[in-house]
Amino acid sequence: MTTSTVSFRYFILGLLTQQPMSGYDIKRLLKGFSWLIGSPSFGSLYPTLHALLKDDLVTVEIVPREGKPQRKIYSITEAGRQVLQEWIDQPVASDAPLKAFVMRLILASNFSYDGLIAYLQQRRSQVAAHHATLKQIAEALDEMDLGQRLALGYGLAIAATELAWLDSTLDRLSRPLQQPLPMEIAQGD
Amino acid sequence: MTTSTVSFRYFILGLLTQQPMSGYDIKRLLKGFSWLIGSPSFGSLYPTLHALLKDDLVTVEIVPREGKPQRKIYSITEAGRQVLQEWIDQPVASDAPLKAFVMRLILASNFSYDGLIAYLQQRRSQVAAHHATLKQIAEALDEMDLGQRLALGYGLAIAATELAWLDSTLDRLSRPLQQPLPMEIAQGD
DNA sequence: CGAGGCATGTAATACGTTACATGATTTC
DNA sequence: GAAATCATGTAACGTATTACATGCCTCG
Repeated sequence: MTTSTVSFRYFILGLLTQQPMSGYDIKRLLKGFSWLIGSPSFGSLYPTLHALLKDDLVTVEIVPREGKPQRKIYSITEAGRQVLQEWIDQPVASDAPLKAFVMRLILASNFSYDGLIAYLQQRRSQVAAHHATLKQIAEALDEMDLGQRLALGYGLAIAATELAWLDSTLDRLSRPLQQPLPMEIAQGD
Repeated sequence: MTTSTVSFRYFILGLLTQQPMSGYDIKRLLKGFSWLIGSPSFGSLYPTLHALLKDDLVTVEIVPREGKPQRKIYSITEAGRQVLQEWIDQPVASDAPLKAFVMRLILASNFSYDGLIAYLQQRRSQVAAHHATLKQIAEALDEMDLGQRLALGYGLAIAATELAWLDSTLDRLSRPLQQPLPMEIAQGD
């Protein structure tokens, strides 16, 4: 079935594995990544949370605060974790947009070390294949207009960068002892 | 108003400025960029074409072919060009997803040389600002989980690449004589 | 002779945005 | 005292996906 875009529903659910959060917290967190994955509006964020609650994938705790608006802190349930795991395990379409990758990247690391490595390796082979395809298209160019050629060049640059990033990241993750970045992963799942 | 995502409607309309095409042609063309911008399904592509036709932004020519399915070739009208120009001229939100940039990149070059340069320069300043923001977030890290840190590193790598690409592209476009890539642009609009 | 590409389309449904509505607190 | 941030939510609308439906041709 190769899920990919399947919306913010599971992504939001996945963010709650890190820590319980309110809708507002989620929005703020996602703002930093809006460039890559976009950030849902409150008009879709809150209803999504309500739907997850109705399906018993999350629970709420209402926190009233003096002099400040109340907050509704959502936590993922066991059922939620199971559903999420099933979603994570589904293969990603090879031509899925970049945003699908970043979304899963953020989630995958919260599940298992092996899963993360496997995911990055899978992505590496997909991007490598994609890069090769773009190169092929670029070679058979001509009769292509400027816009397409520019976009093609851009795509190649991005793909090359992603390959380099994947290699260095996989390298850093596989020997986590001397490097500063990966810490909590050293303890595994 | 800062349009950005505003859908495939204008993007498809813009593709027709390159040359008249059928829905199937558009889909095939977009497949190569699906990684970056996604590709609309036929279920939205054909209705979009019908809507553009109804609004007199495009015209159709039905081309029957012996032994093969007929084709419906769409061409943009003068009204279509005007509407498109208005859309192109609208500013893009600074946190608009990457896909919005690539879409406009493909279109912008079909309009005017100056417009393209201006667009790339505007993008450059936006990405530079974004890159700075990410760096700031990265500095104030800790308490950030692995997934977010990875995504942040990835975002920084992509942003840096895009900056480099924008610089070299702007450089190549501003002196188009000795380089092979930009040819038809030398004649300007 | 079946799979996949060519080529078009419709209907049901899911997903998401914009605009609206409320209300207190902090910052300029 | 106006604007931005915090914090939640609903309703109307637009946009896209999936699944369905059709039919011929080509390649293995």
